[in-house]
Amino acid sequence: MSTCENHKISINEALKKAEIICNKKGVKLTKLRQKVLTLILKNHGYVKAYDLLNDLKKNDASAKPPTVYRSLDFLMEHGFIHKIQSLNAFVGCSHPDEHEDCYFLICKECKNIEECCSNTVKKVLTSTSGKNNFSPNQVTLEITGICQDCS
Amino acid sequence: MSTCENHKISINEALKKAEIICNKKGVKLTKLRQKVLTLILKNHGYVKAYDLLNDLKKNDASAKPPTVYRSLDFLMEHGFIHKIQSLNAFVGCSHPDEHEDCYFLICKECKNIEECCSNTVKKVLTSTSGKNNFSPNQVTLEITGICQDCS
DNA sequence: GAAATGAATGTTATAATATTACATAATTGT
DNA sequence: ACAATTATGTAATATTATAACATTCATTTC
Repeated sequence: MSTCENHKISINEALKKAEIICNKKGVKLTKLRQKVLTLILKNHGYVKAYDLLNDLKKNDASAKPPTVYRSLDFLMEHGFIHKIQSLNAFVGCSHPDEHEDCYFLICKECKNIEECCSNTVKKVLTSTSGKNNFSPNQVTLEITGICQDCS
Repeated sequence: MSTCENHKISINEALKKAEIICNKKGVKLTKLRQKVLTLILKNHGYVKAYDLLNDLKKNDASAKPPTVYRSLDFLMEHGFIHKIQSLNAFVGCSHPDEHEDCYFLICKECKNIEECCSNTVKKVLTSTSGKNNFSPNQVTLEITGICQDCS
């Protein structure tokens, strides 16, 4: 995370990926949605809805809460971003094409959020909730702590 | 959950437990905090802060948001209740004396929330985040789905 | 190409969730 | 009794999110 070069590339890649996925699904990644996604990806950590709104307003004074929340809904629905429930914030998804039950490592120092996937975690969760005869549908797993760089 | 008899008893037990824990810790379970805890425990599912506020207002018209949020903070701090991040809601804790990393099974049908603890889950989470050299501090694990009774 | 349709966005208003800051009261320790 | 601490009262406001309706834009159908 020392340089932004890689990050910039990955934004473009992420946008391209999103475009392709949208085409496949027959939905539209409009200018607005692209803009919101870009703003989220630009941030290394997480983004709050009203910060996005303020960013949008810089280019379009008419932006209002529904402007941003609708885009967020769309981007979440198609897996391009995730909502961090414990922060009321949003992060870009690092792998929107295969978003299974992921979890998040949230560093309270640098505010960076790492998205992780683990079959082990997934298996344990399904088996444990299975024991309770519970049919899981959606998993929110957010781990707050200190990341490697900050420790 | 068909009868409330057990539930009533467990409210009293929970209050007693809380009282004992507070005494041990040298903190006070005031009338207000008791009241809030009771209101939360009375509900089989989860409770929203402003519903609590409305309940409080029935007995004390002067109740205001800080009235309830302060009590919620206290009750959370000492493990008598938990916040469900994905719902912005609160549930009573079934075992405040040994509240380790627990997780929640949230039924979207009956709105009931079961609090579970599992060493397996805990171990997996610490080991997985350990692999990322991440020092976990607080875990939010909420699983939404359909419970046994509703399936 | 014009009309019809549905999707996306604009706009206004407001709901729902939560905190800050300062004042007062109650409790505890000395 | 006094000071110090803790808890509560009170007013104002910040933050997060949605509902409802109008308008615009893109796509399909004729």
